Amino acid sequence: MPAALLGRRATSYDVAIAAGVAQSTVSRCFRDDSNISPATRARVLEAAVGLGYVPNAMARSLITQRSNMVGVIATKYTMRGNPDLIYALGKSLSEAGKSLLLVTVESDFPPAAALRGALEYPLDGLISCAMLDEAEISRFTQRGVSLLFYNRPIVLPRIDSICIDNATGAAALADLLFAGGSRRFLCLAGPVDAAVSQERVSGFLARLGEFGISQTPVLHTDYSYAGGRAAFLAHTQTRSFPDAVFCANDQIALGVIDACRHDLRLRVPEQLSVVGFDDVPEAGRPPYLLTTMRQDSVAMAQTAVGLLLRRMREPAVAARRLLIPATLMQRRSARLEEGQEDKTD
Amino acid sequence: MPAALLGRRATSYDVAIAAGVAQSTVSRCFRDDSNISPATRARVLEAAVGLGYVPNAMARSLITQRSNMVGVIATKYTMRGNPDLIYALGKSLSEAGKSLLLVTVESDFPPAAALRGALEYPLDGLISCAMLDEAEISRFTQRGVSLLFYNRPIVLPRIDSICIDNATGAAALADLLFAGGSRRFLCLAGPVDAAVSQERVSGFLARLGEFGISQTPVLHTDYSYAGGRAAFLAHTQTRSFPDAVFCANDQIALGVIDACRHDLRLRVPEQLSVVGFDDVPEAGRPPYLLTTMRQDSVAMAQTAVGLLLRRMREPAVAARRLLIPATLMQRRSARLEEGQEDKTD
DNA sequence: CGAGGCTGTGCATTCGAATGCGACACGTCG
DNA sequence: CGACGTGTCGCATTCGAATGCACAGCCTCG
Repeated sequence: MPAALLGRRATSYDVAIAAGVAQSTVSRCFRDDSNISPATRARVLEAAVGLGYVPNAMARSLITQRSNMVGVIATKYTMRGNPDLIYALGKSLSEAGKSLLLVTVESDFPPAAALRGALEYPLDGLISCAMLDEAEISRFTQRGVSLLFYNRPIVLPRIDSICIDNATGAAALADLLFAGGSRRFLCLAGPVDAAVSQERVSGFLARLGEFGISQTPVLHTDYSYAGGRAAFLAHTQTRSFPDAVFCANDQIALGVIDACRHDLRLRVPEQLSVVGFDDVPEAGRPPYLLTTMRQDSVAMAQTAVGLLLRRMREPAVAARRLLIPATLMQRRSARLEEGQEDKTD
Repeated sequence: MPAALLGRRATSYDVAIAAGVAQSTVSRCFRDDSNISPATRARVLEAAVGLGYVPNAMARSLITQRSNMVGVIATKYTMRGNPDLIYALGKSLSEAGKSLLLVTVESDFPPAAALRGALEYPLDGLISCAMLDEAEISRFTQRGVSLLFYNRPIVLPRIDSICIDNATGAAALADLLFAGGSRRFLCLAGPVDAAVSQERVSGFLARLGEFGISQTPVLHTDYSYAGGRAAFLAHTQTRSFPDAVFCANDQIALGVIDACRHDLRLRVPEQLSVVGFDDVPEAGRPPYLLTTMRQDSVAMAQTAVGLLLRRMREPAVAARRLLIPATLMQRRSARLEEGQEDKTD
C-alpha cells in the first residue's frame, strides 16, 4: 500500500484531485449509493485507499448536525459493580455505527463541570448511569440529545429509562428471609445519595413493614467489600447481632460474609443469613454461594441501546420506562425454612 | 435562568447578537483572556448563560485541528480484569480537559473495522490496551495522533508505552515456587494471542529452565475463572497432578483454587501451590489469600495519561518505555520453604 | 493640538464534508 | 434532426468557531 503521501491527514479534496473529480463526488461516494457511476466510484475509492483517506467525522457532523456519538455517564460504583456493562454498551453501540464518549463521574448528581465534555460535543444520544437534576437534563434535551437513564428512576416526558426492579427484588429477598425464620434484620446500604441503594433498602423495609417488623437499623457504606465488612464489624461490636443482613449490593454482602466467617467465627447461614443484590460473578462461586437477585447487565445494555436508537429516530414518542425483573438466585447464604426447597445453581 | 430561548442549540452568533457584539468577540471570550475588556466580557458571558451557550467542540476542532479527545482501545479482558483502569484513565483525562472516546474490541489485534470509529474522529491521542499491527499504527501516527500502548510491548520510534514487568514478575513467582519445593509445574495461560499472557508464561518458563525444569505443560484458557477451573479439571482427569500451578492472571488462579478445594478436595497450598498475577481485589480476601504479583492500575493509568499528554506537547521526542515492577503479594496459596518467612498482608 | 502607540472590536476567511441546484452528455423518440 | 428525459457530475454554499488583519477609539506626549 502506498500509504499516505502527504504530511497530513488526507481530505476529500486530496482524493478528488487524485481521482480527477470534484470534492462533492468524493463525498457522494462515501455517503449514498446513488448518483455515482460504478466506474467513477471505483476510481475514487482507489484513490482514497491510496491516500489513506477516512472522512473527517468532525466536519461531517458539523454539516449534518449529527455526530454519531453517544455519551455514557457512569459513576465509579457502576463501573466497579457492573464491569461488563460498559463493554456491552460499547459493543451494542459500535454495532449500530455509533461511537462511545465515556464520561466518568464520582457519584450520583455529578457537578456541572464534570458534564462539560458531554455538552461541548453535539451528542446524538446519552445514556446516563448517574442521576441528573432537571436543569442538567434540560441542557441536553434542549440541544436535541436523546436521553436514556440506566438504573435511575427518572420520570420525565420523552425520557426513556431501563431499570432493574429493585423494590420487587428486595421484597422477594425479604420474603425469603422471613420465611426462613429471620426476625432481627440489619440493612447495609450504599452511599446516602445512591439512588439504587435507596430503592433497594426502602423496598426491603417496606416488605418487612408488612410483616410487622420496623426499626430495622440501616448503615451506609461505600458500596464496597471493605466498606461492608468494616461496617458490619463496627456495628456488631456495640449492638446485638441480627439474624439476617440485607445488603444493597453483592460487594457489601461478600464483605459481611467474610466478616462473619473470618473475623467473627459465625456460621452463614446457620447463625446469620446474608443476601445481596446484582449477582456478581464471585457470588456464585463455592466460597460464597451468595443468595442474591440477578441483574443481567449485558441484556439490559443491549435493550438500552435499542431504546436509545429508537428515540433518536423518533424523538417525539412517549417515554418508555422499562422495569426489568430481577431473578432470585437462591444459593446457600440465606437460611431456609424447614422443608423449603434448596435449589442451588 | 431564562434557559434556551431558541428551538436549537445556541451558537456564538446568537450570543453575539444578544450581547451586541461580533461573533469573533464571543469566540475570544471563551478562548483567551486577552484582548477583551472586562465590561464586554461580562456582557458576553451573561448573554451566553442566558442562552445556555456552550461552544461546539466539533466546529472548534475543525479549525484548531485539535479535538481534545483521547481514544482508549480496550479489550474485553482488560475491562474485566482491571475494572478500575478505565475509570482511572477517564478521571486523569478529564482532569486534563480531555474527553475519552472508548473503543471496545474483542481481543488483541482487532480488525480494522473495529477501529474505524477511532480513525474518523481526529483524536489528539490514543491509549491502546490492545495490540495493533504496524499498518494500523501508522494510520494513526500519520494523522498526527500521539500513541501510547498500555501493557503492550510495542517497540517503535516515537511510540511510548507503559507495561507491568511481566517477565520479571513471573520469574519471581517461579523462584518462590521452586524455593517452596515445587518441581512439577503447570501453566494456565490466557488466550493464545494475548500478549500479556505470553510474556508471563514465557518469563515463568524461562526461569524454570534455569532451574533445569523443562517440558512444563501449558494450557490455554479464556482468562476467566470458569475457564481456569474447567481447564484444570480437564487436565487433571487425564494427566498426573502438578505440585504448582502458575496462572496468567488471578481469575484463572481463583478458578484453579476452587477446582482444587471444591471439586477435587485438594488442599491449597499443602498439596498444590497456586499463584496468579494482577492482584485483583478478591485475591486478598480470606477465602483465597492468593499469592500473586500486584499491578497498580490506578497509578499506571495516571502515569500513562501524563506520558501521553507530554507527547502531545512534544511529538518529536524519543519514545519513553516504562517498565513498572510488579510487587509480590505473598499470601497463602503458595507453599513456603521450611523457615521461609510467612508474610501476609 | 496633532502624531504616534496601544487596546479593543469587527471583517473576512478558514477548517472538511454534505447537498441543492444547475450544467452537461448521452440516448430516445417524435 | 431537434426536443426532451435521464443519469452524472461540478459549483457554490453551508455548518460553527477560530484567527490574522484592519481599523476605530482613546490616551499620551511632544
